[in-house]
Amino acid sequence: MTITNRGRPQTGRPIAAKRVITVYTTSANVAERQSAPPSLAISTVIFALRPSESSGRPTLWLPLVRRIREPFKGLWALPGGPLTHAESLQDAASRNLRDTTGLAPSYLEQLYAFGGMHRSPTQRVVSIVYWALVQPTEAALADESENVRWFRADKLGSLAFDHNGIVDYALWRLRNKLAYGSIAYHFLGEYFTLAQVREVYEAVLDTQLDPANFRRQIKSTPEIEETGEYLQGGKHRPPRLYRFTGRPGLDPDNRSTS
Amino acid sequence: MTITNRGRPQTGRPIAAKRVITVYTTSANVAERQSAPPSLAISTVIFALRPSESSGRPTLWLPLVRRIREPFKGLWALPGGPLTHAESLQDAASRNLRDTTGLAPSYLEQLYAFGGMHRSPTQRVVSIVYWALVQPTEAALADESENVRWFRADKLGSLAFDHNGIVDYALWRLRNKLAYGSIAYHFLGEYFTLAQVREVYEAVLDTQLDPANFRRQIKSTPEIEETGEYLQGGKHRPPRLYRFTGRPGLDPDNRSTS
DNA sequence: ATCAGTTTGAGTCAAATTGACTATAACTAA
DNA sequence: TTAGTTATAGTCAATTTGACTCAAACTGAT
Repeated sequence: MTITNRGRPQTGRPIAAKRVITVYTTSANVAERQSAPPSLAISTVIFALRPSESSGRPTLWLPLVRRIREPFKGLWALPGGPLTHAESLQDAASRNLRDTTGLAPSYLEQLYAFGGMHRSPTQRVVSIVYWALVQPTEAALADESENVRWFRADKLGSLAFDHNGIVDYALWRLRNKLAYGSIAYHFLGEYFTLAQVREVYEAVLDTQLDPANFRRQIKSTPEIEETGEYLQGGKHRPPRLYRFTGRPGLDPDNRSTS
Repeated sequence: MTITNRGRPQTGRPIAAKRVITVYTTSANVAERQSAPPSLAISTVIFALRPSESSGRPTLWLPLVRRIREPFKGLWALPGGPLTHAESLQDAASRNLRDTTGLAPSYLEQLYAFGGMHRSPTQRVVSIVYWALVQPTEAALADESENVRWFRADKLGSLAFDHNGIVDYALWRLRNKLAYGSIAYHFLGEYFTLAQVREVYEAVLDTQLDPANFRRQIKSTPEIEETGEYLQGGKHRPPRLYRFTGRPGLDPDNRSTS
């Protein structure tokens, strides 16, 4: 599927974000750092659509947690935690996501394993990062507190560790996957209008799309099923409701269980 | 870019390969296994084109190493090893590849982090797997020995651990990336003919492609540069040589160094 | 009840792309 | 010199795309 825009220019490849990060050093010296085994952590980039404060149109948001200890104490960071022994990588991501934000994602996929040597000033840590999509009904129920808050994906400040770069990469992957095909529907509920699908594309790609051409292209994909129902209660002509019948891709780490 | 075939059907999504694997148990019990920290390993799937023994046409091959200790002693496995402390993930993959096969890849990208709980019968091990492409000149120099051998990618036996599934996934990613755009050239040298590019596509996708239409599509991509030179010494009309001018994608774990 | 305003949804049309195919050029081997 | 083979250009109908028009269906204000 090819979706064309008629608005602002698109960001193509991964954005090489150069940021200045203040490094808080601790008492750990280089020798200690090199002898300790690299620790394994799981983090998650969670995307949801929420109405923009200004325009009211749906935009991309993600929840972050405030760090309550060094390093980077006080800064915002991706939700994450260590890998425990009785769970698979994906289960760990899923559990962590639930523990920190109360969210249950409708889509969860591995993003990348980040293992650069100076990601954390105190020790070598390898993070296996997942990315998730949650539906708006879910997202509205998410716990928010002093230490958990939603941010617009295009208005994050300086995050802890290399998390700005991770979010940039996750955004690139999201846009890629969207252009590729069947990911947009995981932002929506079971039933949706074609205009809602278009709003997902417009929010993620940050462009305006021609409604008529967009609907023609979406309707030509076999994974979209027309229901007999209409969305009532709107201000204008009631739009028909559709359903997504495709299956999300398998986790290559879990092939034997399928 | 869209490349159409006129031959055998294509494999679309990841192949869910179910295989029976004999598990060699050791003296380590469940308690020991759960208390030990998950160990981190790096493995690599290395692809190269080599002439088929039967037809002589280029086909996909990959080098495997024989396991010399339990578990899976005697079986073939992907080259790999532990992650040492002074190197990034990609450096570890690159070094490991050189150590075990003597190869220097022209392309190296992270494939996936595999961390299922029962991948190894003795301990929990998380493998960060890379995939690499090497040029035929390089591949010809690769060390081969009793314990390192090249196999046709479509004729592997039963491999150690979950390595059959990993190779299947790597193949899927390779075919995907090929259809997407600018990966084929890393199988070739600096100069190449359009027929050689077509042979790469035919070998990887396992189809026959129309030479005329293929050349039209390849020539329409901006990353291909026509050189003034021709490949001499062939049996027929000397084909023009081309050059690839695109850059491979950045490693998201190394953005700050670019 | 009627009309203005807005969104849904179908359709038109020229331009661009694709897939199947033909034809000629340029070389080698016999 | 000729037959065989590959390289390369080009033709043409079918399909897809991008820009656009227009009727249908609803709400809210007059």
